[in-house]
Amino acid sequence: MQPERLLKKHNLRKTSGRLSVLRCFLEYGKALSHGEVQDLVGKKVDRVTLYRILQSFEEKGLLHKVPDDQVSVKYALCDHLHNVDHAHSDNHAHFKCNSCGDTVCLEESAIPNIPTPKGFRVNESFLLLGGLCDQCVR
Amino acid sequence: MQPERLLKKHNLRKTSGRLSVLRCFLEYGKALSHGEVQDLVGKKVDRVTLYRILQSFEEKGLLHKVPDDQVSVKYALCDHLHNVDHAHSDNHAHFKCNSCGDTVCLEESAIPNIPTPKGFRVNESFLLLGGLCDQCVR
DNA sequence: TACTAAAATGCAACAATGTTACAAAAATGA
DNA sequence: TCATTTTTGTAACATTGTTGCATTTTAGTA
Ligand SMILES: [Mn+2]
Ligand SMILES: [Mn+2]
Ligand SMILES: [Zn+2]
Ligand SMILES: [Zn+2]
Repeated sequence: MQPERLLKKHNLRKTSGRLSVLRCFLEYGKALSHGEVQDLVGKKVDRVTLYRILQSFEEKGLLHKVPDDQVSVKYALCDHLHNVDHAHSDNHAHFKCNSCGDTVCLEESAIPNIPTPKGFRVNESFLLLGGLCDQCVR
Repeated sequence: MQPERLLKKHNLRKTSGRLSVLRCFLEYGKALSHGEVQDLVGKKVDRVTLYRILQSFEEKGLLHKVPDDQVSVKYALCDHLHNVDHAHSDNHAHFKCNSCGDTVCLEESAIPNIPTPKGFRVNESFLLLGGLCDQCVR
């Protein structure tokens, strides 16, 4: 689906900055940190604006946060952009290669239910695997 | 076990800073961020030194990192300080309350095996649940 | 106890990440 | 085109984390 239509579909006004950022995710296909997106879009998009673009994309269900074991957060395209249904789940595990730094969604690996102490309510869950990807393993 | 002995047992020289920091974790019983520990120990310990104390504790297996969905990392006492065996696993889930901010170890909830793409090698895994703790749920 | 080598600390300087306030500019729909 | 709302750029600031280096402290030994 084209970037323009994706924005519209998620109630996001079409701006050049948002289009650039969205194209990065569509082309790169992996989770990206703020800094990585910034490197890709260059100075065309202001640093603060980029933070706000990422925020708005997350709020509108276009991106989801990916926990990073280092500092900082990464973002990745939400499932329902690949799949058709809009069941905003994104309840899957992620893998981060500790050598090349790439982070990928393991969309077929749903996060299993984890028992919690009595009285606790779970709203969200993040599962991050660390290791070596097929490129970096030897 | 007393703080002094714990340090010795983990090959860490006994210093006043390390004792203060270790006592924080022993007393508080939950995961703490650098900033939270800093607030607890006050100016007795330099900010940079505190970073290095936490690092050294992690390297020697006294603390383990806990992924935080916000910025920054937290640390928690390693299992084998509660249990007796030294099987440095710490392969358990964590729960962070989005209201009070407390993070606790779910030591009885081991992180299940997650299938990864062919050729990937998994070395570590982090599972963080977010929600409301029994105190904050209503 | 005094000496020594290794480890830990404090401090300064810096880099990266993230937030807020506010005025200017752009997008949308009428 | 006009009016309204949203988005953007800019500056200023806060937090988090790292590195280099001189000084102090620890722990073991003579
Ligand atoms: Mn994902
Ligand atoms: Mn834990
Ligand atoms: Zn890799
Ligand atoms: Zn709570």
